[in-house]
Amino acid sequence: MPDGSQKKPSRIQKRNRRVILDAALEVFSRHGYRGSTLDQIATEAGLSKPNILYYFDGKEAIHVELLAKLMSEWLAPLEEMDPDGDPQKELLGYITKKMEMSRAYPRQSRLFANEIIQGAPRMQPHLQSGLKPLFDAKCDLIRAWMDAGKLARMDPAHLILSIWAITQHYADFEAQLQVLLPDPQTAWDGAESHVAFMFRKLLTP
Amino acid sequence: MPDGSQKKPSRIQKRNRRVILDAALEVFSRHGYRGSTLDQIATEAGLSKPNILYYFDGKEAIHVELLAKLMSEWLAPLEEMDPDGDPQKELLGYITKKMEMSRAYPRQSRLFANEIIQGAPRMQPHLQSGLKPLFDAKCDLIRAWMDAGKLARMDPAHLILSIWAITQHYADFEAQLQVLLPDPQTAWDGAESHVAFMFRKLLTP
DNA sequence: TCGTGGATTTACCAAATGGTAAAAATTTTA
DNA sequence: TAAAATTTTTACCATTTGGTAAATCCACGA
Repeated sequence: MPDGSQKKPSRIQKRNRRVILDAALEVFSRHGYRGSTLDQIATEAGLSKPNILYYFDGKEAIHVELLAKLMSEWLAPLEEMDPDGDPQKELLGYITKKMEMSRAYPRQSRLFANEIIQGAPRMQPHLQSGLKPLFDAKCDLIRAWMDAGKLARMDPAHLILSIWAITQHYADFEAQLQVLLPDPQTAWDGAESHVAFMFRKLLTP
Repeated sequence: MPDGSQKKPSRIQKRNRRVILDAALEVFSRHGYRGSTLDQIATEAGLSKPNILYYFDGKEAIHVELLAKLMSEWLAPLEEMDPDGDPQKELLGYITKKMEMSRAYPRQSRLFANEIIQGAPRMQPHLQSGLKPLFDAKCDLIRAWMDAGKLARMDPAHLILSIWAITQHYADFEAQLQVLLPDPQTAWDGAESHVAFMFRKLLTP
């Protein structure tokens, strides 16, 4: 009997929870929390609404679980930035990785954007406890690199925000991109090389 | 009898339509189209729901009117970029203007973001007819400036997209910003000077 | 000041929404 | 294979939602 069950999940449970979360990601990432309905999620998942509520405590529980998963997955590349590596290489590697993630997982990106635009009502604690310390640490690291003359001097916080802004934008504003640059393949390739060029020039002392 | 009335609007009509649009902007910009309700808008406006439907044909009509207004207001600064001016000055002026707008009118920015993230269901025609031609024209202008050696060479389309990405980000992700950079005043000042620095360095040949 | 048309409220609807209880079906286990 | 446990469906329910009809209120010009 799932919901908030402690026992190890059965085969069916694992499959259906995955199917539901995937459907919910699709729906929530498009319409935000309030704009999404359990019926939409149920249809997308190919299950009945009560069946979905058999696996999750409710609409909010699904959303919370998606956000928790999101945080850990999207913070990883930032964590991996190595203090002992070459500063330019580390930062550009991080930027490239983020662009690839935006390209590969635009739904996660939109889910996050929706939550933040809404005022982060269900995520603020996660931001405080998860994102903030890591952000501060990486700001310190970047500042140290700048002090060592390895990077052009600038505000590390706003540097990181710029990176997030641009990578996030290419995922979230896909609909606009498709109007302005009709060929998706060319657009993404152009985006990746432009972003690499841009930050290389910016970071070079 | 308003709704789609042709007659010149009375004093009361003008005031109430303005009040309703302002309330709707507040609500739509937070929750997106589907996540917003007429009751929320009515409460925010200090009017009854039927009274709101006395002034507008329905929920969608309000949203459409907001989007139309948005387009003309936010495209203006791009239009004003002068082909005969100094390229660096024109572009940096545009960037500064966009940052100021993000700071002053974050609700419009979020309204737009919500619509695009959702797939631009009500705005795609506007993008095609309004944004696309202007975007292409300005790409040509920037390319000409680059050909003349006045700006560093890069893909003009992605340059413009970078500008939009960053200015948009500071407006839409305010909730995240407040966690990472607790003092709003310092954050915004830092943002504006960082963005100016960043693009000056990028654009200098 | 009084009538008239514009503005507002009251009282509703039908459909959609998040959620529940219990029966039915199916899978697992003994 | 039969009992036990899990999974799914059926049938609901209360609330919310976008919207309407008609009654009422009120501002303003004759």
